[in-house]
Amino acid sequence: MLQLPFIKENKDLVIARLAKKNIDATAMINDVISFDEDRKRIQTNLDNTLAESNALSKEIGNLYKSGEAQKANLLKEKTSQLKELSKELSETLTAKVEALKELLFKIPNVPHEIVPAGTTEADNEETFREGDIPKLYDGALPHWELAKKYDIIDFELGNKITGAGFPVYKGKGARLQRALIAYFLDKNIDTGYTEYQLPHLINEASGIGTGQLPDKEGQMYHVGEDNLYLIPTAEVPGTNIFRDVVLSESELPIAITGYTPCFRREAGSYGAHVRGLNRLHQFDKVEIIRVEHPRKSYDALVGMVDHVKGILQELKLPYKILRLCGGDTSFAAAITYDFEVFSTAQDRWLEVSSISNFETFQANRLKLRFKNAKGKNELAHTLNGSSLALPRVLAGILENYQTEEGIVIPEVLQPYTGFKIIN
RNA sequence: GGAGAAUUGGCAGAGUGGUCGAAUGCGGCAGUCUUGAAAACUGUUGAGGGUCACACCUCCGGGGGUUCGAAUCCCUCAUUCUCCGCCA
Repeated sequence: MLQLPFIKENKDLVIARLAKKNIDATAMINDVISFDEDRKRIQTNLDNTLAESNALSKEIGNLYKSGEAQKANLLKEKTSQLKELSKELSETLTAKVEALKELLFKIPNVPHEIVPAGTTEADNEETFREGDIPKLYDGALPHWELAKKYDIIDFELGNKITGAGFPVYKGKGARLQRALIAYFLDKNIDTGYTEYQLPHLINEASGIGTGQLPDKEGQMYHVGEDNLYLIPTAEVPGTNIFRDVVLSESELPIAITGYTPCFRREAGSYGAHVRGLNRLHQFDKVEIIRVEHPRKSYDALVGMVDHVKGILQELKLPYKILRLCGGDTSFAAAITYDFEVFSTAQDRWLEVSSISNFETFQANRLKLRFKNAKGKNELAHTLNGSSLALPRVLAGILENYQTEEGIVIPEVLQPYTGFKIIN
């Protein structure tokens, strides 16, 4: 949620920047400003009514004490009138505040100035590329064929137990999953992140805090009976640790990491591009989350990108980094860098990580603040990224590391898997 | 799931109908002392709205009610603790 004072002071800038996300926000921004003016007017009115009523109450108390009950009773009549008026006013006020809030919830974050304009992934800007694309033997297979050939992932079994998009990992496949999780966590911990084990279900307030609710309700699995949601990413429970929290400045920066399964309904997306591990309803991910001082968040973003680079370098996977264009940048993000690994057998790039700076957008919803040097509460910046999401990394490994003898395990993973080849 | 107790400022913790946005302690900030720091002492210190600044308004877990007036009484929900039940 954007900050109201920021919108008021930077109206034109906000509209211009949101145009990069292909949104004409003129009407919404004008409404926000006029709603707020209405709100202020009603509030003043209500405040004055309450002030009068408070003063009368005090007077009545004093009159009773001095034994002048008759005079007091006279005043009581007046307060009941004021009470009715204030009730009306406060109802009007609540309605206005709700309308304003609803509107603010609908306005996406303003993209950073270096975010390129654009509508589709074709407009994303490649900022870095590294790693050699391997030459595979004749008859190299896509990962879903490899999974079957070596019996390490069973998609049909998942269909039977749950449905499409819930694969079953078996034997060395399961062990490789566990190895990747442990390896990613260790890398993150070595860089200063503290490991957390987080709930896999979240309540409504948490969904609102990070922006999944109310807008993207349909993307999460919902447990109706208890009104809880299955997490679509560890970002949600991880960032909500800091909901309604006032930190001291010395506690910053905060860096946490956690492994969780992620659940996404991904309604309506079927076809060739979602085959195998490319898109799932349940997948594993190790997330990194940072809470930063506003002045330092962009340095932190660079640090996160470098960190993920280091992991992909160690895994020796060819990858590129994209600065997402406005149209591809998510609702809550001010800027996002995507990492894509080249999947040789599919001859396409697969997104394995997405690192974003949300600036104060989430913090404003969360009421995540810190006491600044002046002793005032100030919204912190939040950032997060995948470090890393498993399925597509796994797809990349299976496809790029395949040989006629079997799938060779990247060297850095071997201490974690306990084997060197899947055959 | 059943019974009882509790939920107050960054933290701990008083406060049972008006003088309470709220004692006290810790922490934070500023100062005195000190070469500097610590200790000690002094002052200051909740959040949001509103205002040029005041005034003023709201907030004592969430929501609702009683009352001229609620942190304080009532209802309800959530959470925590104790006891019982169930259980990996």
